[in-house]
Amino acid sequence: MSGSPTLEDVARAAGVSRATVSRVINGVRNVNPAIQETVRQAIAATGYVPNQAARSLVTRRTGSVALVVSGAGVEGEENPFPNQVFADPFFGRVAGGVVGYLRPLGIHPVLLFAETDAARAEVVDYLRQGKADGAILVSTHGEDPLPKLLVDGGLPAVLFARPPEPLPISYVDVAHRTGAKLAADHLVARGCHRVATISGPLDVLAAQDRLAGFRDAMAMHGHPYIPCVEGAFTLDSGAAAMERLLAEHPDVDGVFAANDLMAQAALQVLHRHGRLVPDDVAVVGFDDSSAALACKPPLTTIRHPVEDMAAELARLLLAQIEQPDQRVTSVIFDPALVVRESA
Amino acid sequence: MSGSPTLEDVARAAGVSRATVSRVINGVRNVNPAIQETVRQAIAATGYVPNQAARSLVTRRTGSVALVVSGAGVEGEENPFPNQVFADPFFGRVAGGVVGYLRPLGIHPVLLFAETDAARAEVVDYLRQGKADGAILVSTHGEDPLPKLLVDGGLPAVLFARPPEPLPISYVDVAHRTGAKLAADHLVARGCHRVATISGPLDVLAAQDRLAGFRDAMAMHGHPYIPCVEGAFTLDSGAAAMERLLAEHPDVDGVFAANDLMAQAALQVLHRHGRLVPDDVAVVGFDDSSAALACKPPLTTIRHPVEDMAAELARLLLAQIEQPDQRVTSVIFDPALVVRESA
DNA sequence: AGCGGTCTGGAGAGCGCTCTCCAATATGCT
DNA sequence: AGCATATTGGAGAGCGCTCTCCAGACCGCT
Repeated sequence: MSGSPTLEDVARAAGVSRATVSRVINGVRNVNPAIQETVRQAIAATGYVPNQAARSLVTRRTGSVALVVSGAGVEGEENPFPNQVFADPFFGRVAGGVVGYLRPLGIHPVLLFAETDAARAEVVDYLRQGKADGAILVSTHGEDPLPKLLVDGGLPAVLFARPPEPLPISYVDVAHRTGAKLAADHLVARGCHRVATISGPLDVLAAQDRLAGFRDAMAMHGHPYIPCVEGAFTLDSGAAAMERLLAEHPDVDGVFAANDLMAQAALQVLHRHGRLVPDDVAVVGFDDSSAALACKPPLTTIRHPVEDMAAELARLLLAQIEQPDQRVTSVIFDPALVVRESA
Repeated sequence: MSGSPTLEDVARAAGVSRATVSRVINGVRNVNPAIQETVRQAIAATGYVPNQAARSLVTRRTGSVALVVSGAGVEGEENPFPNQVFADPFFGRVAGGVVGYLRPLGIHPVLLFAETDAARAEVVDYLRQGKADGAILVSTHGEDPLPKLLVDGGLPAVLFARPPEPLPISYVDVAHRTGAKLAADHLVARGCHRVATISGPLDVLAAQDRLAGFRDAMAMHGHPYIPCVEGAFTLDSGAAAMERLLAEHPDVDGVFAANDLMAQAALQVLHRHGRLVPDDVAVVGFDDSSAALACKPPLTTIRHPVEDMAAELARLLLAQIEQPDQRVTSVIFDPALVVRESA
């Protein structure tokens, strides 16, 4: 024969019908053990491997999922591939968690990038063409329109982090308030009395939650008013915020920054002002990103269980593919405090 | 209707046959422009999207390729996902190059990992099942058995770096000798007179080539004998080699290490011995890996055009998929010298 | 006008598989 | 034993698409 063997070939070799071979392969219904054995031998003898396309055509399943890295940016000029996305250990951890869950099931993710509107349309088409059964979305920005596109298209998808607007889509997220509370507890336990915080942009949910969680926890510790300067999750905004904090509250002895990048900036500003960290001022970040380790001194921060979250995301997606009408769910994970040297 | 529209639906809506619609979609043969327009409108009206499985079934093409990260390690215990592979900027650059080339063609790579024998068998099956048309292999070790498995299986595949044993498989590689020559020229131009080198393990082709290239170039500059200590591409081996070099040739004023990791180790050893880099001893590495930038001082090194190489790899693979009987080819890329502070 | 040649659209045969029916056989019960 | 009831294998109908063949229309030429 020229092509690879088909079910028909195996059936002929085993002296049974196609249906029986199919049943043996898919382990569906009862098949006489003796016949099963014959079939297995015929499969081995012919070197048969099922054709995925034919199978997909009838089952309407491909057995593969898309891992989509998406952004909100309309920047979308000639940036065919965001190289730096790989440099980001966050993405590596997500991919690790997803693959860790899917691989034992024989599923391998297809990597898609969606920073531009055109690319987002491609992702939707990709799923509509049945090239993948569903998508795991990791958005780098909050305002990403892709989740809505997928939901509107009735395509199975799950999200890393809660969508800014309510959307009937399952997601996983971290308990931001709990994380902020860990930071507060740690600063208080260290003996900090004059604590301030640098929040993220307050139109972002996570930033709101981290601020609220921090203030609530500090209030519980008897510090009802915590100075806060709003940042933008960037290095520059963090530096500016820290400068202002120092100007307005020169006696500050503890700072909680809503992400590591701003904490890193804070560290630099404190250093410039001759303040020793953690002795004069203790600093806690959030995310446990690569920045946390690069800091001097290494940053005490709040770590997301990213791998676990990613694995759960994969599980949620498969469940939704299995039962499309199931209610959407969200799973919230507790973060952990990672104590390094900055606090 | 329940399911999504099919070719049949579009044909009915346009008042033509399935074949005509198919021809319009695939742009094959001539179709009356008026009819084409009608068909396009019918496609838009029905929201038709071709079903990939049905298409693949008859064309025997999936239009997708596998990007396989493979290792030789039989270590294969419970390491379901090599998280650190993403941390490696080399992989990021490869992925970037591959995606950059494939994405405009509407092809998205499927990520596969193959560190264990079982995983390698899975990769072969993946291709045999027709889940992807071919594989781009990035081996982390030289002794990877996967290339041979794929060649033996008659499956389209291409390789990053020349296989240790001759194998009928296309690959891209970097001109190691040319790179080594760049290093030699630079050291000589700096005025180094007593130059030595730390080679990689000499059972690895790349290590042999780098050493030979370096020696040849130095000979051209009138330095026929260049001391060499064999390392193993690791930090430890690099440190040991540098120690020995210093002991045997205390007056060395220039070192070429066959990769950045060993160069980094050399830098550390030189620092411990109170030698100033680059003033007392100039050091050149190879690879321009992340280590190069992390070094103190930042490492002068030889950079592979990884993205270009990866893109070429993708091109080679598609060509092979298109014409399976074509002769295998190899494309060798010239590296570039990146001058930083260490030399 | 008549003929070979070219161009265009339609009909229909599969691609390899799953899965619903059916028939045939085995099993349980009175 | 005799019937209803599982249990198991086979036959065959598609899944949605591409592509080969064929027929008809149209062209230019002698």
